[in-house]
Amino acid sequence: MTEPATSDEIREEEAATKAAVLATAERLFALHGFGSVSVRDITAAAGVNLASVNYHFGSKDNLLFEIFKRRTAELNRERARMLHEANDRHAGRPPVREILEALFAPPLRWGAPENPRAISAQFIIRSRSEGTPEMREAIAHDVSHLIRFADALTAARPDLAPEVVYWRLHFALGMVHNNRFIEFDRLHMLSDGATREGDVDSLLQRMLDFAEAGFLA
Amino acid sequence: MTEPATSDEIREEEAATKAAVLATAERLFALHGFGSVSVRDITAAAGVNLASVNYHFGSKDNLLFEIFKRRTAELNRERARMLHEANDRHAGRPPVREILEALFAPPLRWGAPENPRAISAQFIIRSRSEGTPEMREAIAHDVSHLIRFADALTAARPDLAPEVVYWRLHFALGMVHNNRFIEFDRLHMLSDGATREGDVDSLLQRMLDFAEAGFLA
DNA sequence: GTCTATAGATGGATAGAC
DNA sequence: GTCTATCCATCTATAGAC
Repeated sequence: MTEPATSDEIREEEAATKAAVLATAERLFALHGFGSVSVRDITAAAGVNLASVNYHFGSKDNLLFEIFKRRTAELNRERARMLHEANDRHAGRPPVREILEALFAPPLRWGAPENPRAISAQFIIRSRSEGTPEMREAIAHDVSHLIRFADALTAARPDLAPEVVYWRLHFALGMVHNNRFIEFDRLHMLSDGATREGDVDSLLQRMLDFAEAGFLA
Repeated sequence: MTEPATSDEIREEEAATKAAVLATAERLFALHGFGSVSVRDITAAAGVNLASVNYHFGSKDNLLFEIFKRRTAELNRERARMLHEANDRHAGRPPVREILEALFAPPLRWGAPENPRAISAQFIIRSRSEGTPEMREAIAHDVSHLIRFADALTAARPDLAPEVVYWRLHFALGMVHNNRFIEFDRLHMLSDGATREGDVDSLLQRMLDFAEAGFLA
């Protein structure tokens, strides 16, 4: 690029560099894992300077954490919005299935192959196991977005002991976290292709059938 | 150590070194992750020579794969034995709950805090997300141990379409794979301690309640 | 702000003496 | 077989010129 003349152009170029790093890093991390992708890989693929990661983000770990915070915030906003809509539809007492749908649908729709968000979905899933200590701390301790779901489920099943609801929410989340490429590959290998549909909505319904029944047990 | 005199003593010492490396590597990998643990960390903690890993296993990745093969083989043997016993109890047509118990119980019991196998359980769980390409290939393609479970479940629910059974098996496995320290921590944080029981058998029953209902939907 | 060059640290693997 | 010393690749982070 040629040298920018005005300060507005500098700001634009700076923002463009930062955005390119963010997008490229997210993609490479999602595809190849955090440990396997170096700062050099990112800057080379993004066509920016090697030093720009440290300049804009301080460190590789900070860059990771930055992407993580953005994506989880977006995902949890979508979930909260869907839960809110379910509340509106049912005078503040939605049934189990609609609560679970608000929990399942956003990450599932993100993960759909044709969705550009699929990269972000894989990034978030990887964060759960490959994240930096800072990210793991955030995952383990920041449960604010889950409180509303736990409360809604408790209200929908007042006959269940609270800890039963918490455990079942944990099981339901396990179902979501298992939606990784490698697990799908294994499932398709096991079923000899019978599970190769790729239709996100029918997968969502299958998951809801299973989890809703689990909650009504 | 003093120099061994006879060839028997050499064999013993060699076996002892190899075993020490295996045990120490498994423990460190399980606790800190594959990428964070170096060959130097392992040999230092095991009190053996730096070169012994390459001498006995060829490479770090090979050492990882060796541990992985041993542990998954052991785990799947336990699962197969429990499924076999369930078959015997029910003339070859065990109910869903007992099939799922054979799938859930071994990894759950391994993971119990007081069980020395807890290290191995964490190692296996880490393998699913942090493994080498070789390990991922094995996980995705070696489904032989799951075929019997899929067949048993299909026989127990002949009214369900086969692909439905496969998907639900996938969901049930997701529940198992979610049993990681970080997820438990998060659950305990969310429930404000209400889920802190540590009783493996009651957790097993909770999981079976949920998954059995999911299969009967 | 960008970029080159390089510091500084770490890790996997191996040669060669014993 | 064991062990020390070392090679060599790789990575993050930064100093300093522009």
